[in-house]
Amino acid sequence: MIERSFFERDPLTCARELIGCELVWLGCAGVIVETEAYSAVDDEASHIFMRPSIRKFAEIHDPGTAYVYLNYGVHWLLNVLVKGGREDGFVLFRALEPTKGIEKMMERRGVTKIAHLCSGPGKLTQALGVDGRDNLRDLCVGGRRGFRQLATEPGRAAEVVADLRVGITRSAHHPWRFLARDSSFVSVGHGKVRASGKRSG
DNA sequence: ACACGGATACTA
DNA sequence: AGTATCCGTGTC
Repeated sequence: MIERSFFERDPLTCARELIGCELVWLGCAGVIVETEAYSAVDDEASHIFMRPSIRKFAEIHDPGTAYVYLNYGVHWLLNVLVKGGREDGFVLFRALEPTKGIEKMMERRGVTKIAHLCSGPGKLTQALGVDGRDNLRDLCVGGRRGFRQLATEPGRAAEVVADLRVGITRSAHHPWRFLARDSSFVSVGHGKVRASGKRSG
């Protein structure tokens, strides 16, 4: 399991370094191929910046705590709290390359194409069975839900590229989305996001 | 291109 | 109270 000190850093560093790690959720798992960083500093898109209740959340909980909320009244989105001193924030998980429990994910998602199982923040939570009950869960204890660093040969670690974040209007210019280069399991391909937050093409 | 849909923050 | 907004997905 990735230890708590990993999350005691700024959101951009955490979001970037989580690419290539494995997200484990009970019997299911996948390699993280897409994340976004949301910061308490200079980021109007961040809940921690905009919402007093979420700022309080960050104050009273440990780094490594899950933040799960309902978006657009439809989809649960999974974040992890990080606390890098002045720069606290969240990392949003946007896409996984499924590795374990694929049958179960297909069952929950109702689709059979592996590339469609976890290629979006709402799809990912549906595939893993994440919902509001997982809010506040400590992801740094036990082996049932959390993160694993995959053994990679030197020089073979996942190549990470940065891009604009998806679907936001405020602070849309920050290149705070991170992707595993050339992964076919991401939600939207690299370079396909415009500053407006809408997709191009 | 558009429907679906609930929580939050803001205005009164 | 009502309104605007929001880190999306599936189907048209």
